[in-house]
Amino acid sequence: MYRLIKKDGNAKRGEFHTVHGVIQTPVFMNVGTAAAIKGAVSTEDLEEIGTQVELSNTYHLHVRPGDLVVKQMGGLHKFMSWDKPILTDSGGFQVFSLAGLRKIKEEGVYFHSHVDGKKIFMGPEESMQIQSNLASTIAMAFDECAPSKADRGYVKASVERTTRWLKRCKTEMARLCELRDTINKEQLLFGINQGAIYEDIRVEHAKEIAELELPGYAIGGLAVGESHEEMYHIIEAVIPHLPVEKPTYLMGVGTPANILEAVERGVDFFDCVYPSRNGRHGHVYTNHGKLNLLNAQYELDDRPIEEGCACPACRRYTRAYIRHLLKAKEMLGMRLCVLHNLYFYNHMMEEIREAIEKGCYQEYKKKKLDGMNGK
RNA sequence: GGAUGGGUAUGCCUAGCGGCGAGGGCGGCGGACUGUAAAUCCGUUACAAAGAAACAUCGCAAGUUCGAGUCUUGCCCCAUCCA
Repeated sequence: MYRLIKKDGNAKRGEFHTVHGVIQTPVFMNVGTAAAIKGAVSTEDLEEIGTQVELSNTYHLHVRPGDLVVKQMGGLHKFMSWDKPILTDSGGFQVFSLAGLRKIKEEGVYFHSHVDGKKIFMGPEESMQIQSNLASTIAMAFDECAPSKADRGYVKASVERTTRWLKRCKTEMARLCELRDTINKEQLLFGINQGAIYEDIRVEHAKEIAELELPGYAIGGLAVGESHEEMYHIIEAVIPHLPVEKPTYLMGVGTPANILEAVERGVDFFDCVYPSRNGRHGHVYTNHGKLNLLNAQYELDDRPIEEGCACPACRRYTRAYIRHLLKAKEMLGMRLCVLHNLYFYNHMMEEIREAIEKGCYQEYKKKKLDGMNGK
């Protein structure tokens, strides 16, 4: 499973062994919610830009095309022609993002489909069943991602329910892995820590879920409205209570700076829609800060997005051309920006792993941050 | 020469049918986005004004009216059709 190769301060360099191959950590998982990274990015592209783990979503794939369709097509790996690890998020984030379309009960969550309004019930068992049908490498526990500004009483009750749900997830996942027609009998379940910005609730919850001896743990419910300082503080508070010999996954985070800070605090897995969404919106990451290629200043810029970058966009195209494509709403413009951003993230993780191995993570991080801040 | 339809803001197109210091779209410029209801959303896009004060040649001019982008008349321009 997880093998810790080296520690540099609290930063961890590790390997996570799965039935779909080894994940080198720290890792950034590339988000393809509906079994595709938005922006016309193909599975072949993922191979080219150094993707290790593809991430898809339980709720969205259940709504469309339906997890039973995916199961009949042989599971998500066959369906999207990707043989490396896949992590499926449980639908817990949709409890947050689709707050206006759902009702939470002890047994689970009643959603109204965002596509056609159809009633959808998803509890811990349903989420596990769907993820088992999808046959992802790693399944996430069904949790409630509460808003960071939720009051203490609400958060406490929510976290207690999320703990009860986690136990139900574990039982159901064990049952599903035993079934004869289950595609991935080695499917791994990660638990999720919650507690908004209340340190004591977070810590108590972390201790509780750590006792369940799951193959990995996530910190959820961050980067949903709180400040960076609050987020970093919670990470520091929680990590000592999660097993160091298991991977820690900071869900939905974040900016390159967020990742650099979190790695320093001991986080192994990341995912975020930023590189893909920002790419579609013409914002691209470089070692000298973020550019908005739609800005007029790039109209006649004949440089690549980033000098020396080996991504498919930078190897061949200028900022001026990509800006033109974006302005003209040519799909290629978005695609090139998304490819560049994902490459930037994946490549940064490679640098991070190398720096930890060399024991110079601090220097690497400082240099990287200074560069991105234009120093 | 005749017929018909039009000319709305120092980018383009358009709403308007007597209370308009004129609504919308496109384009332009800028911003936001953190386990994706997002190729989305928001702001801005004549001049002046930080406010009881300031009136944009709504093609131009004259008129009717308390009041005109809106009604009348004349003129100019554009488009299409007919000679």
